[in-house]
Amino acid sequence: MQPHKRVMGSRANAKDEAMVKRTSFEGDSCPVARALEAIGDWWSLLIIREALSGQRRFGEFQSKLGMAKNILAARLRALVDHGILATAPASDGSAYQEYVLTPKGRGTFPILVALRQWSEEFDNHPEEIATILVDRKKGRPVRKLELRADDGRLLTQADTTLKLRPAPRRRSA
Amino acid sequence: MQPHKRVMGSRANAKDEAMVKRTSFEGDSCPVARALEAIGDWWSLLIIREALSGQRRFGEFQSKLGMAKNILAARLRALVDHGILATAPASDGSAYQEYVLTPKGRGTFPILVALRQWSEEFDNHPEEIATILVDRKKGRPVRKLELRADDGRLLTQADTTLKLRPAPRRRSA
DNA sequence: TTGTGTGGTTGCATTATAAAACCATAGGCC
DNA sequence: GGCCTATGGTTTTATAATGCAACCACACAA
Repeated sequence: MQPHKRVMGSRANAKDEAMVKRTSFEGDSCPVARALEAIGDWWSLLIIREALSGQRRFGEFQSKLGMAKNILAARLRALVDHGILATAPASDGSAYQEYVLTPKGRGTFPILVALRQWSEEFDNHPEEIATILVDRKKGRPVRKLELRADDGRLLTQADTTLKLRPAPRRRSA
Repeated sequence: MQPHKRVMGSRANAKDEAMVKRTSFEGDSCPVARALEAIGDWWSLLIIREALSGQRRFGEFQSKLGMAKNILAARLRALVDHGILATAPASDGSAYQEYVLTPKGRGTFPILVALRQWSEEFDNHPEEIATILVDRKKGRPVRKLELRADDGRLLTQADTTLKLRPAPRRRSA
């Protein structure tokens, strides 16, 4: 008989609501956390990346990314729920469905660019990176993303601060 | 005698090398995947975010983020291994250690800005976002991140393409 | 009607994450 | 020094997520 050292919940019978659950950032007030809630897992951004490069079919994502079909299905569902992808009834005639990016989905483009440029600049083996993002018209590499002030000055992290958002000021109703 | 808790490996005899493991993007040639390999999990970017806003101590991260100490420890170790954080021997006199951002760590700033701006633009409840990123000098909100061509033209996703990186052209030895 | 490809779901093993208990030092206090 | 507490973790245990393979449903073709 072990000294069952741990009383645990002691909630021997009740509802058993000690759910551990992978903490959600849904109600968090930090916009970074809120973004990660939607696309902060291992696969979502890669799916979006494929979608941005033109893939739309389940099988296309699956073969390009080499991921398990069940997680792909789960991720696609989550992305649709988050309004990042939408299901379109067809496109090539066949009665299958497709997954296309919504404006919200296409809006992730700067995130992907930022990730790419971070790898290009700091990766330990940048020579293993196969692709370059180029301006379509000239074919030349793009510049680094620029953060500018209202008046156009180029900003670094040190030039910025976080400020509390002013209260929404509700009308007295 | 404990019921030897878990068969675990059970590597009874043969190969048993069917390890499932959470697929790694380490060797992937896509820079986005390579970035996600380092900071693509649930907590790393939030830890980096706290570090960028000045936190350095284990307890500070733990209390600000409200995460379990064991995962915080694991994440900090991983971030140090990836060269994003470094441990500094002290700073306030006490013999404890601190975690400070390396240049590679500070280089993630555009990623965080991109995530923030994506939330600001597309979140379903943007009124719940508490903070605004402002220019420190003027106190006014910053502009959206800008992607520009070599010659300064502002680019959208549709104006860009991926090109294969030219071979490194090794000298004949 | 059988076959095949696409687009999934289900079952099971393994891994990661979470929460809480535990532990090892460091520093302060007497 | 001996005791206390705070800090900074590690260990233990439980639950959720992931990965793989097998299975299944339907569309379409022969």
